Amino acid sequence: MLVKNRKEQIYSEATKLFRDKGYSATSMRDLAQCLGIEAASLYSHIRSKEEILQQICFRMADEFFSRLNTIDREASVSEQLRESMIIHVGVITQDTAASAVFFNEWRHLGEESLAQFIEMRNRYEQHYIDIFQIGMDSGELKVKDPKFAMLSALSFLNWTHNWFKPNRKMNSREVGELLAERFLHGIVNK
Amino acid sequence: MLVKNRKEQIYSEATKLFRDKGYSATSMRDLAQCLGIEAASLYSHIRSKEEILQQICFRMADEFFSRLNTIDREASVSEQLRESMIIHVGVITQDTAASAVFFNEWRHLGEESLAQFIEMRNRYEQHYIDIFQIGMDSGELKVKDPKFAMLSALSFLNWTHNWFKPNRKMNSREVGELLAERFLHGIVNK
DNA sequence: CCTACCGATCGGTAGG
DNA sequence: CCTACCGATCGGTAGG
Repeated sequence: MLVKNRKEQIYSEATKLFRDKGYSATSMRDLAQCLGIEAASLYSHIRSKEEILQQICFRMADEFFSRLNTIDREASVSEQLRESMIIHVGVITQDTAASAVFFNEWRHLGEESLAQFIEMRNRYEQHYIDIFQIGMDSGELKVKDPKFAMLSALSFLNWTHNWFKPNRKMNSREVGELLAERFLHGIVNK
Repeated sequence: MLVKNRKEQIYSEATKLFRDKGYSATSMRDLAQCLGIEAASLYSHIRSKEEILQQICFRMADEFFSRLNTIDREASVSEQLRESMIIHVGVITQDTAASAVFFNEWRHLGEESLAQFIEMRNRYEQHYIDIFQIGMDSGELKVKDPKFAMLSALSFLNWTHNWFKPNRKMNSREVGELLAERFLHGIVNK
């Protein structure tokens, strides 16, 4: 493990604090104390509290996006869905603290960043809507409303950061495969 | 619709503010302004900011619990699961704003309330764990880890408050039935 | 329900 | 990275 520079240390500690206490309830003095320095000293490394939140949120957004390109566009729609879900879980499990901040604290972004964030989220959600639209048209998937299907799929995955612990019984890919399989084929034996 | 008394008006406006801005970022002056009074005047109706959060969270918790008793204990395990999920969605859709606060802001409860809240949540989750345990033992459900199954089920339902709007295409029971059916039998046609 | 006000804390800056 | 400090705002109280 490389030694993090101060800026990365700040982001890392802030991520944990924002997850545990929320963005608004975390003060710059809390953060400084975690690092053993004075609050004022933080400002030689970062410009503002909000800049930290921006970094956390947009790094996560970039992760979610960049992995989408690895999906095989030739595969069946249910296989594309399965792989999308596994990838999505993979991003979450890679950094559950940053994921928690990403999902819970994005609304505290400033006006400009907030608009950009929502625009990115819409584009990401469209990836799923497209898959469900194709699956609905071909009859491969039981879908009436592609947007509703997208929301149910993502909500199914977006709780993962709350309980996933690495080095447990399941690794990240196994969790993703299990969740995707359950979403595709249900929980009832037949 | 009955006219709410001032106390209920305060809870109602606070619920919307806590949902939109979060508990910590909502000031008593914000809340007072919504009601057209001074911040100090709030304290003739309520004792503290935290008391408001407690009311919102524990009212929701009580709703979730009281509905559990309506479930038919003689039904098959998958039918008990289906009905539990429909009921759960029903509680969420009945007040999506209070649900959002319940799910996102409970961690800002004080030490004592927080412990009580977590204890209640654990008991509620146990209801689902029991169902999945029985379904696993009988082979009726594809479950390896009842706790993991419980988490996947609740996470599937607990996003509902973010998008459900009453008087739309689907009513509350239809949404619950659709989600339960998808969780039980999956999205892939066979 | 109001005016007046409390001590504490907030994010952030100046200057070294 | 520190000391010293800023104006703004916080939850809440006293007294009417």
